[in-house]
Amino acid sequence: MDSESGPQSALPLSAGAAARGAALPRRERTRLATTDEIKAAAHDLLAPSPDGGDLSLRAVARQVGMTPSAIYRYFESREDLLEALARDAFDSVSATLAAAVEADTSAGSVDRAVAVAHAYRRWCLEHPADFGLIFRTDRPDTRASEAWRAHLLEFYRVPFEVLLRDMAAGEVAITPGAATPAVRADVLEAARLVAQDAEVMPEMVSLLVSLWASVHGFVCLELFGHVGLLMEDADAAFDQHVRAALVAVRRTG
Amino acid sequence: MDSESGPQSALPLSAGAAARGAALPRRERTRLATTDEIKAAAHDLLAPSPDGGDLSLRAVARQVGMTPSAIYRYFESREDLLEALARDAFDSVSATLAAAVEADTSAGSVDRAVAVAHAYRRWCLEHPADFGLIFRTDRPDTRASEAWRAHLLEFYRVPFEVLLRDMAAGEVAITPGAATPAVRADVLEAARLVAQDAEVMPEMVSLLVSLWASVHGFVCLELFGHVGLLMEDADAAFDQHVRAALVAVRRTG
DNA sequence: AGACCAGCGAGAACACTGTTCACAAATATG
DNA sequence: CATATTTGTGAACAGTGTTCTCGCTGGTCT
Repeated sequence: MDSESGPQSALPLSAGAAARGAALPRRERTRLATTDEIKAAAHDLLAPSPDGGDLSLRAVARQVGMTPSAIYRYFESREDLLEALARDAFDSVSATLAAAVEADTSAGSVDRAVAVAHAYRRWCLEHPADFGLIFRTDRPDTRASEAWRAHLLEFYRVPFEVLLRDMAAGEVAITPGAATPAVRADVLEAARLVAQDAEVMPEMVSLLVSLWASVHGFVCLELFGHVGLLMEDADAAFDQHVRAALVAVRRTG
Repeated sequence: MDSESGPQSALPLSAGAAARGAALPRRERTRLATTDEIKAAAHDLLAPSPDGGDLSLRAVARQVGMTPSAIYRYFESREDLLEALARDAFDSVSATLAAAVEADTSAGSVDRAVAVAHAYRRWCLEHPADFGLIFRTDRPDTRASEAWRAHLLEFYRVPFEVLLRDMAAGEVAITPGAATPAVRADVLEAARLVAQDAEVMPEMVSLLVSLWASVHGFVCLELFGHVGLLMEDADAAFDQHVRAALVAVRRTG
């Protein structure tokens, strides 16, 4: 709609250089500004075809009024730019989830968890390009970087905190089954850091992964047309899906 | 390993022109042969970087010893070739699932369903490039084609049949809840065609979508490193995940 | 048999692409 | 002021998808 208007912040969260670089020397301030301008332009051009499969570096250079080679002063390569966009997208969805649990007014724990799930689904449906950046099927090695790891852990913090609250309220009970999949030690450590004084059991992480897999899986199927092909009302189907997944781990009806 | 050896069938299922065109006129036979040769070459070149993001049409032309322009006698465009590969990949995973339920010797319904889920996960982990072709995040409009729809329905036939058998054995019970998400009429019709004389309730399709979303969701998270980052033993985690999802819909322990 | 023609492949060309390099303008620092 | 350092330019290179026109060749028809 406003693709002609000047560049604006690509994503809600990456409000960007303006805020970050308030007290920075002028040199770095302008650098961050144009960096964000490039990212914003790229993000705009990405909308029609997600994944960045055919995002042209020259096109974004044209959009920001620069020479293609000038972009390389800010990003090492086209792939580097795409990764930056992916990180911003990840931050965006993390913030959206955090905002959802913040704005939640429902009493029950199930409703709160359902609200988070709905927020995730809504974000994915409304930002298919960003979703595509996060879940690009090509270049899977990129996802192994240390930076990405940090974004991942930050992302899972929100649903983990929701789970923590529910357990504290006694609304979700862990049945300490014998065959609990092992959880990585560093993750447990990080989780205990988040949980402050509350107890953190490995079963919680395992449960979180299971629940999130169910939520994310439905969203995936929907984004690829599976749900639309089979079901009439995807909204209702999703709601029922996540409620069923949650009921399976609750003890109070 | 054998990227230098001559072109061979890209996927187990698309055994290809040799079988299909046994009784065809020579003209069409050779055409199908080179078509498969092109697809095989493209599939080989795809392995290192999935999704086909940087699959070069000229590279596959080089591999098969043709001029780039000659490829256009067999595929309208690079995208057309990728779609053909995606369809073959979808057929491959469908056949793998069918083979899994065929070879299944377990007695209980849960074990049979778990076997199908494991077969799906194994296929996805072993064929990341094909997975990437099926679940490419770019060009989402492609997935709306009629051809793709047919492949989709064929794919879901296998898990649906497993569900049918389990219900016939009385091992899975549908609780006819009041708020059942609506299922598309044509899908119900197709399902009844598959079910022959057995009764088909919309809840079954809804349940199938839910279960499959859980299975696929875990595989997705794993392929993108989420599971590996959080859990120690992904195999055990997956097994527990799908068993939990199945237990939630069973009545007999 | 010879004429015919659809289909196949080659090769050149066009408009792109990502990336690199040497050089000029602008900016900060001594 | 002089001097580095950063930022941007413009040309260039290799490679891409795609579209032409052109020959050739194998199968079909009379």
